[in-house]
Amino acid sequence: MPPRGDLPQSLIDAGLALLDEEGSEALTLRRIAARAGVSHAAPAHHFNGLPGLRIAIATKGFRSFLHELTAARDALLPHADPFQRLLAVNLAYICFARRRRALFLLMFDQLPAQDDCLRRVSRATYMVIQEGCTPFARDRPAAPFETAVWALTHGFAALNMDQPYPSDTPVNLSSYEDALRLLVG
Amino acid sequence: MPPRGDLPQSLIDAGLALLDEEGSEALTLRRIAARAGVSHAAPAHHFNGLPGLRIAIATKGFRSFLHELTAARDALLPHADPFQRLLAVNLAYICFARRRRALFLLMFDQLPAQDDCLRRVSRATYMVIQEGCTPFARDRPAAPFETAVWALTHGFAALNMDQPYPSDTPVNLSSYEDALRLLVG
DNA sequence: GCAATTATCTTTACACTGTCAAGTTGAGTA
DNA sequence: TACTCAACTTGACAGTGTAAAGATAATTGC
Repeated sequence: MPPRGDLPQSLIDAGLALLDEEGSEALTLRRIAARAGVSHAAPAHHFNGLPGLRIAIATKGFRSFLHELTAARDALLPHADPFQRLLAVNLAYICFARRRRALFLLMFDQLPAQDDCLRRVSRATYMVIQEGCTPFARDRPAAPFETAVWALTHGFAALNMDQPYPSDTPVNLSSYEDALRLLVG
Repeated sequence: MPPRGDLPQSLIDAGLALLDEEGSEALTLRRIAARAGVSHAAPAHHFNGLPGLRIAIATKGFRSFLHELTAARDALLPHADPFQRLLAVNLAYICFARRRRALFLLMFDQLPAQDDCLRRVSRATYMVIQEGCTPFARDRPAAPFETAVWALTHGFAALNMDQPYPSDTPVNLSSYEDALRLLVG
């Protein structure tokens, strides 16, 4: 039973759980409310309907995403190889997409939404990737290079999602490593 | 009024039109049926419910997609630069995603579906990209390289979709060209 | 040619969805 | 004590997908 006094958080957590356990089909306002132990109309007093709740769930999802990326980066020694550092962050990106498929899709579906919290945390997430790219921006302009690394990573994340998780035959992420190595030069 | 005798095609076309005109929210079984001029229960006799109709729409979407990729490739002279050929195909990929956002998302959402037609046409689409990659597979193994090119392109396509189309400030696709050039070496 | 069958589509009904309006409850306040 | 107000419930409504049953026309079997 969720603690009284923080229904918004309980609703967001219920949505995240439904998303992880049953997929995006189950992300229904009424099911979220039922899981949080309140009536189906209760969410309306804290969020702007289902769209607002979806944005809030995506925002918390991005917070977890950001946390996992930084954790993967910080798990390395402070003076680790810059390539290993960038690779660690991006593999965390790809693994997150595989492990939490429905949430990942929701996050990037809600990304264009005009919401300050969502924009801030998604921007912070991008800066982690950006930061990992800086050691490789030599004479070339930084932004297009960062975009290329992000696109490569996001493409791997999006296209690998077709395979079930956990897969008996683990995805061949060495091909991602090879591609990233080509990109950084 | 759609021609009598080919309701399945009419339903698929109605779905594609709804998708292009009003987005994925409008892709409702009842709205599709209404647009095709039949009752809301008519589609059930030709498709396996809304899921089946979505698969059929995605399949026809992939056919258009495939057609645009091959058209972009064949618009070049027969002995054009292999890089220009690969670039033309992949730019068509990215432009399709921008021009038909909702359909593109539906297509890759339905990609894991177990449907022979869908699998065949999506496989044919991938082979166009694959074919464009072969001139650059020198000593390295082909499959990981093709995957990398596909991921880079798909990532650009997916992440550029946030911008409205047509945009007053056209997307900077020269950064994609630069990234692709790095990848092919 | 005629009856039986089958495919196609409509009508009806049901459970479920999001949203809105009105009502209930309970804590804080003048 | 009476008022206020936020949090939440209840009930209603239009819309959704699906399934069952009925109508209708084309096809088939003889």
